[in-house]
Amino acid sequence: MAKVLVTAALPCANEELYIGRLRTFVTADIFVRMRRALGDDVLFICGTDEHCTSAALRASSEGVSTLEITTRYHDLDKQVLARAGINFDYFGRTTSRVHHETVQWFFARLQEKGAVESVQTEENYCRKDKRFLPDRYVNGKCGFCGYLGARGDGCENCGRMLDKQGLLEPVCALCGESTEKRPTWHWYLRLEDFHDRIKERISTSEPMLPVYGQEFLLKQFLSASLENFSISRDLEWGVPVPLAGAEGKVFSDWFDALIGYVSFAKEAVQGRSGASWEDYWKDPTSRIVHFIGKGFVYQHAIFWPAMLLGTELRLPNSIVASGHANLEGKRMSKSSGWTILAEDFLEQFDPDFLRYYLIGGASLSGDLDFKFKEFQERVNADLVDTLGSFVHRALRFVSDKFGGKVPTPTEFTPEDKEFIVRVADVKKRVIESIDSFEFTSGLQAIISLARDGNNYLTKSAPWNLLRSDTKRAETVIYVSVYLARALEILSAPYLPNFAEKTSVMLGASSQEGGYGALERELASGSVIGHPAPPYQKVTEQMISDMMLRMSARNREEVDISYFAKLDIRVATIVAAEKVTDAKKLLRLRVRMGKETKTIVSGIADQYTPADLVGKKIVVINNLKPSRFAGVVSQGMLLAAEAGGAVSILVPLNDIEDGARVH
RNA sequence: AGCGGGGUAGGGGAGCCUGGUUACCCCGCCGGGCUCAUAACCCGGAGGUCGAUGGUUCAAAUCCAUCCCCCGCUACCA
Repeated sequence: MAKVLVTAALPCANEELYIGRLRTFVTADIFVRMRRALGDDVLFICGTDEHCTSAALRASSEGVSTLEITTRYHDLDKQVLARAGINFDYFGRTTSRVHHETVQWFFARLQEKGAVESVQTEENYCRKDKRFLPDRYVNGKCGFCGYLGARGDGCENCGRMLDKQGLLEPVCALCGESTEKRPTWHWYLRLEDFHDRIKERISTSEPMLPVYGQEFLLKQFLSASLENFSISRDLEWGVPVPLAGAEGKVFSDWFDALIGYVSFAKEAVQGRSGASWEDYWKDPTSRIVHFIGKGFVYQHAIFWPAMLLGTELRLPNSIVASGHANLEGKRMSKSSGWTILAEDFLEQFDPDFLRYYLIGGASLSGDLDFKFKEFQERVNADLVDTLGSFVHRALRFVSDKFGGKVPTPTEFTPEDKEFIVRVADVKKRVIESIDSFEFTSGLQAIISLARDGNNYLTKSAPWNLLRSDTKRAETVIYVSVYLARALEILSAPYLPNFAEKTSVMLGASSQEGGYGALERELASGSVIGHPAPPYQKVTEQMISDMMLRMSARNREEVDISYFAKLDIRVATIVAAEKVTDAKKLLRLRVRMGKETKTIVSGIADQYTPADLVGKKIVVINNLKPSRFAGVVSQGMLLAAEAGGAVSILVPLNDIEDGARVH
């Protein structure tokens, strides 16, 4: 059985995961699930990088210990990833003892081999806080674009990396005092010593980076000489440099976090009999696959292999880099609030929906542009109306017309038999697609198969056959259930939630897992579970709820001109009625002076029409019109909400309709 | 600037490496069908000078050259 180690890039334990970041985890998870279905012995590991300076900074600004911060985010990230269906064997922490020891072991090995050296440097120092200020501990002005909020490691405004020369007017991030340069010394990894070996390895071996390719690495990184890389910092928080005279120095979290791939493997196999981390990191027959975001290509393709060569561990076979995600055409950015937290998203939508959208859209290497409208359309059309609908149609028929028992087929037509071939074909496509880290075509082939299933059902019309040719009807439904089971098995890596639900509906007959079940005959007479649609549609209401969650997270400061864009007015409700076919929606007619408008509001569970008619309320007048359950809303009333309780805002004194609020 | 990726019907994608019958798929639009199914499902139709120009070839979205436009990366943005 092939041993495979799969890793996903370690999230830094200081902030919530957003949906774009999940691309890396979702692709890794799909790969893992598929290889397991083929029978591989896969170890899938990840964990939080807890030594990042941003976590330590947040801790000092919140006045708590750094471990408290990283514990909080470790737990949160772990929970969010589980909710997204990411099936890690082990999700560790770089603050663990095993990890610290492993990092120190790496350093000792590198030192033994002469791969590291200490170098005199000058670093920013804060006289007031009596400390050095590495990376994000220093703020200043970006030397490229002049942005004032630049940090020691880069400028968020223009996206450029900054070094000591690139950051102007540096100040301490803790106290705001200006800094001075002080001499110190640091350990550097002698990257240049590994140049030839890395280059040779990349030129001759299978491509490590399937997305960008060998050419990219060779030209982009290896055509010029490599600069040595500093691996220590003057900080309290981190893995200590285990040498006399190196007190107060820790390893850079870049150095430390990469080693998590080794230490988490150690921790993951602890207590497993006959398993060792060396099975993965020393055995040349095993396979190592790293899934990363495209920002970390250099670290994984150059820096990490140098560290592995220096310690005589094996190099990874593949590094899979996924593109970033934009939101409605604009780069997601946490500081401006233009981002969707995975936590919020998964509370609102089925995890399969996110997985589907993240994979099915753009190619993996390209950036994905998340668009709500597109998300809604694609998920509804492909997952709900095609895939979910077919399975539901087939099983519902069994339940309603055959007493919940899979009927016995009599004679298969050539068309029936063709489905067997189609299934084998789709299986091949899925495996090839995932194995080549392309992902999309396999998923499309599955949806396509479901589409053919719908076509088959419609054309065969078993509901008519029931009256004319029962035997044929039984065969058609048998074939349809066979297809439903095939869809369950084939989609499992991509859409685990769908597969799980379908499996239960099928009576969990295919529980044994793996692709072997496709080969087995579907048992006639087996009893299926209660059929229900596997997915609920994405509605307008869900989308606007999601947007509200987003804005509720947004703590961005705005100036008065931003506020002035909103035309907020007092209005009188002149009519109110429930919107048919919608549980929560009320259609209101509101009068603002001369003008009367229709507003749809999701408050029907809190207020009846009679509560509202004649009341004065506050309305955003210049909101873009939006359609809810078929009714166009031309504005939005203001209401407060807390833990499910809702209260509409009203003017305290009587004031005329159309009065401007500011 | 260098290096990568891309520009294909209203929108989103595939095809290009290994040139060749009416350029494929999804959404949207128009028309029809069905009623098992979450107003779902199925069929048909309209819509494209395949970024521009030039070249190679019997034949180019596909190969070559030049140009225009977009996007990303550029080394410690964990």
